[in-house]
Amino acid sequence: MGTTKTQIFNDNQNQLAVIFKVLANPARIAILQYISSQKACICNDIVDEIGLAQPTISQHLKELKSINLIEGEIEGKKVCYCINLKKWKEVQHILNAFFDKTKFNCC
Amino acid sequence: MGTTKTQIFNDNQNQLAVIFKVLANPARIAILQYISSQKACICNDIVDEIGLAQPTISQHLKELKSINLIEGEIEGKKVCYCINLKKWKEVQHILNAFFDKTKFNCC
DNA sequence: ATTTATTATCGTAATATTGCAATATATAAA
DNA sequence: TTTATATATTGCAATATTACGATAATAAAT
Repeated sequence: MGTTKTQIFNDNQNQLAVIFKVLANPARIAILQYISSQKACICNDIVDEIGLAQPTISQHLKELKSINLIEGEIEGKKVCYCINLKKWKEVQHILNAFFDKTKFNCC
Repeated sequence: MGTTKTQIFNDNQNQLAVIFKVLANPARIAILQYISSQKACICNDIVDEIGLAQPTISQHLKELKSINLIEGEIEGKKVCYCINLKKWKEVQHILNAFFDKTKFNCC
C-alpha cells in the first residue's frame, strides 16, 4: 500500500503520470521559468532567486534532469543549467496528444 | 517541513503545480481516458475497468472534480461522470501557455 | 597545500499521497 | 419496509515527497 500500482496501467499512462509528476511542484515550475528567462543558462543564482535551501534546489534539479527536461553543464566549479529544448517540445507534444485524443473521444 | 512552500511562489506557478499534481497519477489518466472513450459518460464501470478498489476510484474522481476536469451527474443510484470540455480546453491552454512562454525565453 | 566557493549527497523530520477495508449514505427494487 | 445496489466517507497502513542541516566532493584562488 501507499505505492502507485503502475503495473496495471499501460506505458503511455505511466509515462504521462511521470511527466506530470515532475512538473507537479511550484518550485520546479519556477526553476524552469527562471532558467529559461536567463538566456545564458545561469546556474545557482537559482538558489538565490527561488528562496529554498541549496540542497532542496539541487534535489529539484535532479528530478527535472531525470526526464531530461534540463541539462547541466559543468563550467569550473559552477554548473550551468539549461532547458533541453528538444525534450521540452517532445513533452509538450506528448501532453497535447493526450489532451487532444481525450477530448476527441469525449461525450 | 514536508509541505510545499506555496507562499513563496506566485499564483500562476501554484496553479500550474496544482493542475500537474491532479494529472500526476496513472489511475487518474486512465480514468480520464476511459470516461472520454465512453461517449455516453458511463460511470462506475470505471471501477471494473481500472482495477482498483471502489473507494480508491471514488477518491481519484474527487481529485479530478476538485479542479472541475470532470463532472458527476446523479442518475438514480448511479452517477455519470463526464469530462468538462470547457475546463479541459482551458487547462490545455494554460499548460501550452506555460510551455510556449518558457521555451520562447529559452537559451 | 590550504582556503574558499559551488554543487551534490546523505540522513532525517514533517507532511502528502496511495490504496483499501469497513462503514455510511442514498436510491431503486422487491 | 426490507433488501439490494451504487457511491461516498472514514480511518488507517505503507510509501512518497518536500525541505533542510550536515557533510562530502570538486575545482578555483591564494
